[in-house]
Amino acid sequence: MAVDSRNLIERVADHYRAEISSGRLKSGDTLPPEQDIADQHEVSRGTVRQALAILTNEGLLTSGRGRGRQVRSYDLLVWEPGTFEHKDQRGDQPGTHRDAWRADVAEQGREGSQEVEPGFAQAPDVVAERLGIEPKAAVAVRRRVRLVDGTPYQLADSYYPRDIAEGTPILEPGDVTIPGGLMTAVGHEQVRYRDELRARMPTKDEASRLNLMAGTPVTQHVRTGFDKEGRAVRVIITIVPGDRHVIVYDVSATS
Amino acid sequence: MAVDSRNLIERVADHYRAEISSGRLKSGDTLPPEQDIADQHEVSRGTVRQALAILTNEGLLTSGRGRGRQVRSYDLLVWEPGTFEHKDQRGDQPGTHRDAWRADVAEQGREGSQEVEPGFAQAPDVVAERLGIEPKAAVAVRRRVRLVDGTPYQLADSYYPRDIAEGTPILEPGDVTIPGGLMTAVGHEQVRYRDELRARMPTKDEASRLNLMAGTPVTQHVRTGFDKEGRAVRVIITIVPGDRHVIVYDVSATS
DNA sequence: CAGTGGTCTAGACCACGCT
DNA sequence: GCGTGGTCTAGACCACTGG
Repeated sequence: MAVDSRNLIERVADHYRAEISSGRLKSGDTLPPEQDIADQHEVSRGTVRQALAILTNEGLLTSGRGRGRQVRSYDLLVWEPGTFEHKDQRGDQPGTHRDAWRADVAEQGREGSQEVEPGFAQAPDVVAERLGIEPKAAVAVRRRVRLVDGTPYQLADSYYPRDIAEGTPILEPGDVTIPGGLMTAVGHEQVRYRDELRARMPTKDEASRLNLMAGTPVTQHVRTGFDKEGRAVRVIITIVPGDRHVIVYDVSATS
Repeated sequence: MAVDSRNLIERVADHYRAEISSGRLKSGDTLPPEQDIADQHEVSRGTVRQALAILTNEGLLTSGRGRGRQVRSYDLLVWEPGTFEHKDQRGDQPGTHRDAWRADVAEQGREGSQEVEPGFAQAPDVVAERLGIEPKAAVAVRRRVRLVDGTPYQLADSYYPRDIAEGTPILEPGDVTIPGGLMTAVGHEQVRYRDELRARMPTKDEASRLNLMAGTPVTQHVRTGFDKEGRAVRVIITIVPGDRHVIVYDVSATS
């Protein structure tokens, strides 16, 4: 008689997980209505909802009032934060300035853009630690939302110590690109970066700014830039949604 | 009268989110029982459970029958896949072999170990693509579970083309370390790696093997190693839980 | 053994997307 | 307007953890 020891929720969840991983349900396919599933499995609708909530949080399903539930599909853009080829100068028409983001995205057949919002702020703890300043000290910030074909793909906030930012183009609004590199122009050429990456769930704010669905984690990418003297001159915190990006590093195996 | 437009679930969720972010509830603190919260907010227990489920999936709370709910705390180990200092030879007692993982973890005051399980398998699509072989072709695999103080911290599966693995120590069981590097010993010294990282939710299997709580995403780290001739000779897929690891890359800004 | 969270039901009404 | 998923309730019983 081999009784199924799992509970009803797991039984329904496993059923649809198997349907998806076996390919019987493909990306974009719509699931039956909750009530039909409940009837088929002889459970209440609440039980079905809990089962499907599990799969939604695993990133397997979409949700949405009135729309039904679909098997989720992903298409991923490559983001290569460790490669520097002065992309901003490649393929430029005279008088046209393309920044690295725009060029990077264009290379993959899509159209990138940025919304920039400069200003001052109190340094968050992560930033203060890395810049070696007091927590909550005033710093210059450039908050960017990076878009692809008009939809947000990343949040990227750059933090600069006050003394470095003062009187420079760092605080200029809009999507400025300085040929040769902004930090170099400002007298603090960066010779080394330290990148720290961690997967976590988005905050409520991040989720709404990036339009993230339930079950979408992000990579928090913290880049600290150092100049020749070894001083930390900039921290960039980038929030990279897992359903839109693969992050690529090329590593040479010099042992 | 400013009516609160949010629904009851969001109201309760926001309340406890604020308690946590403001520090009124600190890491490890226990929340009131569901029934008390329901009474205080004059909602049903089901509503409270949905609110707290949201916070759990955001990684803010623990759950657990009989235990109550606590504010979740994180302590993170640094993992630096892009640095090669022959750590396996540093600080060694004669006759003691320490692999890179063990040394890496020891440096941070903890004790690392590995469980290795070699064998053959059909190449998953990701692996086949990167090794340039047919999908489902036979490949050699070394499946590793990497532990810290006895608890699993990473899953790392290495895939080798058959012709490279045949008759080599690659297929030897146990935690072997080859001084100078296994791939070099086998005649395929790697000169370059390509690392691809992506945040996603764990599969059910990964979650149970790594003992992950709800609301814990992972980074899927895919490393492809190339030899002097530019041939892809190894693919390592590492599953890195977001609640246990920060991944670090040092990048030199040679433009 | 008391108290906690987990499972499950039945039913009601609402909000949104489509067509 | 129909059909979908989202919100919400009230109540019952179970399973685990801790003292």
